[in-house]
Amino acid sequence: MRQERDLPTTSYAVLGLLTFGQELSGYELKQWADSTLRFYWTAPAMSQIYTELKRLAQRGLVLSREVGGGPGRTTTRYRVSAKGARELRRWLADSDPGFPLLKHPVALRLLLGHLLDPGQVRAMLEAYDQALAAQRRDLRAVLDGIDNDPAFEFPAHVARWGLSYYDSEEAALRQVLNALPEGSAAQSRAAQGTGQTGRSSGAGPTR
Amino acid sequence: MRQERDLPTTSYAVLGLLTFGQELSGYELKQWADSTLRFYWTAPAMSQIYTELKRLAQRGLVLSREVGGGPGRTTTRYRVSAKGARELRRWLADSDPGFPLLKHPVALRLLLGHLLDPGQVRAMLEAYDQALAAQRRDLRAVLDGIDNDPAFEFPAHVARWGLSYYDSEEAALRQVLNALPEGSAAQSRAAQGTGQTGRSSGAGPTR
DNA sequence: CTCTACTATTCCTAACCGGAAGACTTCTTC
DNA sequence: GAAGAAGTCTTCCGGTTAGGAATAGTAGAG
Repeated sequence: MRQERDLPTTSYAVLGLLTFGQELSGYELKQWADSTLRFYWTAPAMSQIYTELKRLAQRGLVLSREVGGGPGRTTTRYRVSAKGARELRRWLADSDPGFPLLKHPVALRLLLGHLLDPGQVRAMLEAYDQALAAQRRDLRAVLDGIDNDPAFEFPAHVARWGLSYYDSEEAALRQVLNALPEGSAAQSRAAQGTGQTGRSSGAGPTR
Repeated sequence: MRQERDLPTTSYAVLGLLTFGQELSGYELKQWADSTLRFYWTAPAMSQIYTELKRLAQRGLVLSREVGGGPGRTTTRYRVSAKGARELRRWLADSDPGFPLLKHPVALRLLLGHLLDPGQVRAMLEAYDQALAAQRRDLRAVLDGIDNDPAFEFPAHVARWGLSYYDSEEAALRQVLNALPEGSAAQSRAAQGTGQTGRSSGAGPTR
């Protein structure tokens, strides 16, 4: 009758979040996930978080407690149980992590670049560049908040890892932009461009 | 009565695959996806591929043809229709790509490093290093197969992008490994190790 | 001639997302 | 201090996606 199979990774992710702060509500958990987990996993949907919490509670991996804030208001807060901590350690030690999964909509579209004109491709890549910078800032802010705090040593490692990823994306993006034909104007006429271009052309985005 | 909403991205990915080769069966499509799409998107499950093909056919975005290989055996092959090509272009031009989604089980586990001992963390990261190298080889092989072929200019860009991603992962991994306390043996005693270590220590896994 | 591997497709279940909805609380703003 | 906006907290629903098992024919290996 024992449950042999592992829970989905997201369950353990939620459980893992509870090993930092203590006693979080589903709502707070979602905030946390949105601001940290999303950079290298998914930030699960609200509904998912609550579903996971219910399941974890059912298996005794988390303990819940009703906290009344007002008369008609009760918030349920969760914390890891001893059993939960054990199970989490077991999972970390035993299970095969598997390879990262990247869903990269920009790369996917670039793959189909032959269906677009060069200007459109360029525009798309530059928009991604913007989004990347914004995301990088967010993660930087997270890191600044936890850096040098020994309690968050590992989260800090992960955040730095993430930043280096964004840097590499940035660099790769530039590579592709440089390899692409000019802009919206010249496209089939390769002759002139290849000679002296290189870095200088792509450096100063017009907008 | 018109369908206004975009199909899911995976539909377009499948449709996009059909703009390279022509007339593929679901099975072949899966092979293709496994060897190329998986690097920056998901390789959809078999069932998913067939589901997508049915939907695409229903909307007239692909055309199908029954090919008999034997008496009790018919293979359905698909190709893009003119409408499909139009729709794909429209989608590429109109829709917002959104930001990449990374599901990184190793980073997730590293985040919870405080629950493991240093040796385990190290082992995990080194295993990932191996997997990364293997993956890199696979992608390298794909690129070698299409590089310099003008028909696959864009896939080649994407493949190079992917390679640079793996390189950056490799580098980030080393960073983390260097920042981590020694191995299974010495962990709190930082003094001696930092001097001459670097590459040599972790290089030869025992098994 | 049997076994294994490959081709080809379908079915079922669980995971997961996203939005809507409902209800209460605290903060603004006039 | 009343009205409304914004934030907290949770549930429900429908649709999409993932992944494995089941089925079945075909082709080659020994």
